[in-house]
Formats: sequence, C-alpha cells, structure tokens
Amino acid sequence: MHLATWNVNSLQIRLSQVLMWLTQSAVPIDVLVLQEIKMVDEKFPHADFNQIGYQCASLGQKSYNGVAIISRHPITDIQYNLPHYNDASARLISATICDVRLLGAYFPNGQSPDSDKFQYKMQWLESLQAYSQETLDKYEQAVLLGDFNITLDDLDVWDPVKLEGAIHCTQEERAHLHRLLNQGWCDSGRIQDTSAKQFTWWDYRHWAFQKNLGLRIDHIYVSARVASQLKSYTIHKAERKHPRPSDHVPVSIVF
DNA sequence: ATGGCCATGCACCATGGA
Repeated sequence: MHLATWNVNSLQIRLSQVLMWLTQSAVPIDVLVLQEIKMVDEKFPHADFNQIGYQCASLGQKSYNGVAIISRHPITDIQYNLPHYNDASARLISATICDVRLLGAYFPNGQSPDSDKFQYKMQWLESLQAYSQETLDKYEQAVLLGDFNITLDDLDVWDPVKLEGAIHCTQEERAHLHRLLNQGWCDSGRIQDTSAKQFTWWDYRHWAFQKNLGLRIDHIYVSARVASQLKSYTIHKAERKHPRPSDHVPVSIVF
C-alpha cells in the first residue's frame, strides 16, 4: 500500500499539481491525505479526482485549515475531527481503507509559545492522545499522518541552536510526540534512516529551500504491524520545484 | 534592523502560516 500526506496550502491553487503528482507517480498512490485545503466541502473538486480514479472525503473550512482523504479504494467509517474535543477548526479526518485505519491530521500551528494559540495546541494534543490510544487499541493496522507542526528532536531542525525553544521546537510540543511514540506508534521516517537531516517544509522567504533551511514537521506514524511491513519512506522534494509550490512537500510510505 | 513569501478576504492592508 502506498500512502501519502501533503499540506497543499490551498487546494484551489494546488489542484493541478496534486492531480499531476497522482497521475505521474511511478508507484501508484493508494491514499493521499491533504491538509490546509482552505475550501468548504461544497467546493471540493470531487469530479477532478473521480476522473483519475479516486474518491474523496473532506472536512472543509473557508480560508483556513481543512483536511481531505483521496483514495483509490472505498472509504468507510469516516470520523470528522476529534471525538472528545469540540473544535471550531477542521483538522482531522479518519477513515478505514483496505482494513487500515487512517488518521489524517493538521495539528494546530501554535504561533508562539506564549500565545493563546499555543494553549489551544496543547489542549488539542491532549485530546489527540486519548483518540490515538483508542485507535491503537481498536485497530492493528493504523496510520497517523499529516502536518504535525512539531519537530521530534534537533535532527528535524536546520539550525537547532537558532530555533531552540521556538514554535515547533519546544520541549512541551516534542513531549506530545514522545507520548504518541510511547503509545506504540513508530515514526516511519526514523525506521531506516536515523542519522540524516531530512526536511518536509521550508519557509517561502530567504531562499530557504535553495539553502535547505527547513524543518521536518510532516510525519507518518505507523502502528507496529504496519512498521513491520514497511518497505520505503520518501520525501518528495521535487514537488517544491514546481513553479508555484506549497511550502510543504508530500511524504509517502509503501508497506 | 523592521522585513523581504504566499494565500485569503476584503478591498490594498491585515491576518495566519511556521
């Protein structure tokens, strides 16, 4: 199974690139989860995806956030957002596809550690912990993937000294990722290669991509059963060379 | 030394992103 995640920063703007990426993939993508589609469900371009053999489920929102699942296989048991957290933002869509439970997530950004938005991020993460545990208890094959907006450790940061304590790099945020890993998830990006710096996001400014000044904040966490079957993990950096790219690139695994 | 990008909404500047 080939699974991918991509924060597209507006599906309106990125639709043709996403369709092209899906149709040109050497190994066909079975499921792609999207974040920041910034689009209400009524405007979701189902027909464009149907035309290339995919069906979709979306949790949209105007201007901000919004997540979706694009799948070549039937999508069942869809859960919108966190079950125990009343969220005004569209951040999570879960479904079962080919006997695999998928959680496509757009974690809150947090803005800065002293902001109200950081408090919201912490509350959201607290609720995610419970939902994550329920998911692992219930499904042997599970994948939690998306834009986590958190670096696991300094290896995920282009300049850990400069960014020490900055948003996405605080110990409080990282503690939540370690809690998830302690629940039994495996970071698919750290199973095979555990020493190389590899990023999934680069700032639009300062020629950051050209200088490779980035962060790894998009993650694919897999249950033990899926981890044991993992064949490959790929960060699709070439998508950042598109004329009008997202600041994130797609990440995918094959198992 | 402030910031330099990109997308959205609403109107050409403000907000959010990370």
